[in-house]
Amino acid sequence: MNETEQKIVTGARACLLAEGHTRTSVKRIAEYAGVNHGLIHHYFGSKEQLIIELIEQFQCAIKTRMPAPHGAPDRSFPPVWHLFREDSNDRLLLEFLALATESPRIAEKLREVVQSRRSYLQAMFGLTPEQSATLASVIIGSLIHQQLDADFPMETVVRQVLDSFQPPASA
Amino acid sequence: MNETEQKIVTGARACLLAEGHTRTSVKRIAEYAGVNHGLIHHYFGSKEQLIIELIEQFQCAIKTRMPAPHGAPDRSFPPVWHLFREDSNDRLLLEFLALATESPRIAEKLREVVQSRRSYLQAMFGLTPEQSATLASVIIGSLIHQQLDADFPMETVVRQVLDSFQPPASA
Amino acid sequence: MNETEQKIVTGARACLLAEGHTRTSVKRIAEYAGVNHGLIHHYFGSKEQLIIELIEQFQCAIKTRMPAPHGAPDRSFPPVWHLFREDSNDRLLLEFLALATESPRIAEKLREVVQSRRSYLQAMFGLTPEQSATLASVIIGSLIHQQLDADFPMETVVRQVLDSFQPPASA
Amino acid sequence: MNETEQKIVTGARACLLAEGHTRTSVKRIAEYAGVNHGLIHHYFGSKEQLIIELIEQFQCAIKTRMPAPHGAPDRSFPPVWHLFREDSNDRLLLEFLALATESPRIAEKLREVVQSRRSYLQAMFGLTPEQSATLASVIIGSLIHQQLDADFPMETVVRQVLDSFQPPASA
DNA sequence: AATGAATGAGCGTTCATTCAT
DNA sequence: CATGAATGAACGCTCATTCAT
Repeated sequence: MNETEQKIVTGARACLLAEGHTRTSVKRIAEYAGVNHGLIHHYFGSKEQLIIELIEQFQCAIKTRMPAPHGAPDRSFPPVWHLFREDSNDRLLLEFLALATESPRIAEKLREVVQSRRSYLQAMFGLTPEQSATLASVIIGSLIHQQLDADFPMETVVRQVLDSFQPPASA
Repeated sequence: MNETEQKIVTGARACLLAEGHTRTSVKRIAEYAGVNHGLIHHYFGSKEQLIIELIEQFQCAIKTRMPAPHGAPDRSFPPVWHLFREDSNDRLLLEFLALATESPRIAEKLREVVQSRRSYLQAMFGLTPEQSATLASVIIGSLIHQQLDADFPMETVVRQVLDSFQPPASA
Repeated sequence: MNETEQKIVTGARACLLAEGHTRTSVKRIAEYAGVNHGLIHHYFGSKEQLIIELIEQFQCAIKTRMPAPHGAPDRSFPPVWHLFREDSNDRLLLEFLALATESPRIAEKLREVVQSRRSYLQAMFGLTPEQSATLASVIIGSLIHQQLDADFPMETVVRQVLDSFQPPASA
Repeated sequence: MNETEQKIVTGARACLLAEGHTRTSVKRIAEYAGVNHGLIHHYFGSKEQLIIELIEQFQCAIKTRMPAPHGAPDRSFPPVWHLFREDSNDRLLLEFLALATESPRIAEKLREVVQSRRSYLQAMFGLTPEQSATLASVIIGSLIHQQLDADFPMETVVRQVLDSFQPPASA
């Protein structure tokens, strides 16, 4: 991915966050990216494909910055939770969700992302598959509640679920 | 609400489910409803107001069919859970969420819906406010996961959270 | 013209003044008139015909309230000028002008109005046909200037023209 | 302004004259201009802005062709008067006036035009500000009368007002 | 590689008018 | 008389996409 392509993906991210999915047009993305709008189709073929690339990077960015699971899992404090919220990643995920309902390919890409997150949570905290599914659910669910209602106690909710899990086998 | 108005609201629901929010235009809703598109503005004034009416009905439908809380709360089986999924209500909620990002009025209406659901869960299962927030989060979160991944163990996840709560005070 | 018809014409006038010609729809006129919109077509057949009736009344209203020419014409003070401005008649005339460009029948009706005004001015002030044409022109022209520029010296302009005319023959 | 932009402005002018302001839609302007309707928004952003550009050209066209004031003002013959009528400029002004009632920005642009005309008349004929206001009024007023009534003695009226002014100081 | 002109479908909305009741 | 449901054309505008340069 050359410099221009990267500028476009970054512009798409910025536009999505600043304008929302309904106002994220190809031309507007090009403005945020500082490139000519024609280049978006030149490099990505379609707006849909650009979004898919953006989701790909979204997933990589989280993977890269996540602490690798090591030693005894620490459930007392959820650094992962903050990771998910870093850099407006939570807002972005909600926009992806909105875009996914209009494109099966985006939906599929997003499915990969959430599955990957579950796997990561599972390894990170030494959880069963069901526990990681529960944790992933509560994270997304509380994000949505918080989006609608700024007073929603996101952190309390996530901690509550984390605390409910049995101590890890390695303890 | 007369017959035509109801046809329009029902058409909007059908269109949203069949086409997704981006392809749900006023003209397309009219087709699904089997009415002239002008009637939508005649009766509802705007597409936004129609969606708000639809959300209103969405909320009422759930309320009506929910079992009233009674006696000792039964946490062993969550019939409420199935209610949320009935009639594609889960899919619909996702579309509402997508629509809410472009309309503060829709967002506000949706906020009322999720708050009302939390209150209901709280009364139904004899939960603390934090517990009902957690339960509501896990319900929405797992709905979304299941939307993206048909194999997602929704029911297990919700039971897991319900079981984690302390026995109700009345026990 | 029965009571309902009169309410409609009065409503059309009020709507035109309050909303301007572009926002003066049949439904809106009906609201201002406090009648059902269907009655407008029932009584007048079309919006165009209603406007024509309104212009008719506009003309009559001015005629009725104008002082009859009598004795020696008084050019020292232009009561007529104020008459033209009374009850927002000037604003109304401008709206008629805008409507006239889309309907030959309205244009024709308006032509009658301005000709009638010229005749009246001629008799009132003892002017020649050319002088009354000049006076009528300066009145409309300064109305338009004042519409665009609130500081325009309407009254000065009209007095200037009146004063320029030779003393009346009867003096 | 490239060729296409000029075609659009010219098309807008032609459409306004041929169809009147109510039938001058963006799509119809595009037909008169022989271009795709999307280009109008591509180049001008909005119909309103296009009209403002048209008024700008309207003003420039008159300025360019007007004789520069020079030497002793000649009030015996008003060539300026003919300029105002050239190329249907009088009809156009009326349409602008109608458009101005729905757009403050168009109204403001039109105000500039009429003020500029007054300044020009003042310099051209060596008039006082009040005299130029009077002359400008009578010009617009008689244009409107002539628009409604083809027999209206426009030229006589304008000459009458010009002749009424005191001889210029330089005489 | 990069530009921006051009296209045509579609959007939410307004409207004059018709007509069954 | 009076009502308001119903219709269909038109409105200004946005958009993803194509393509000649």
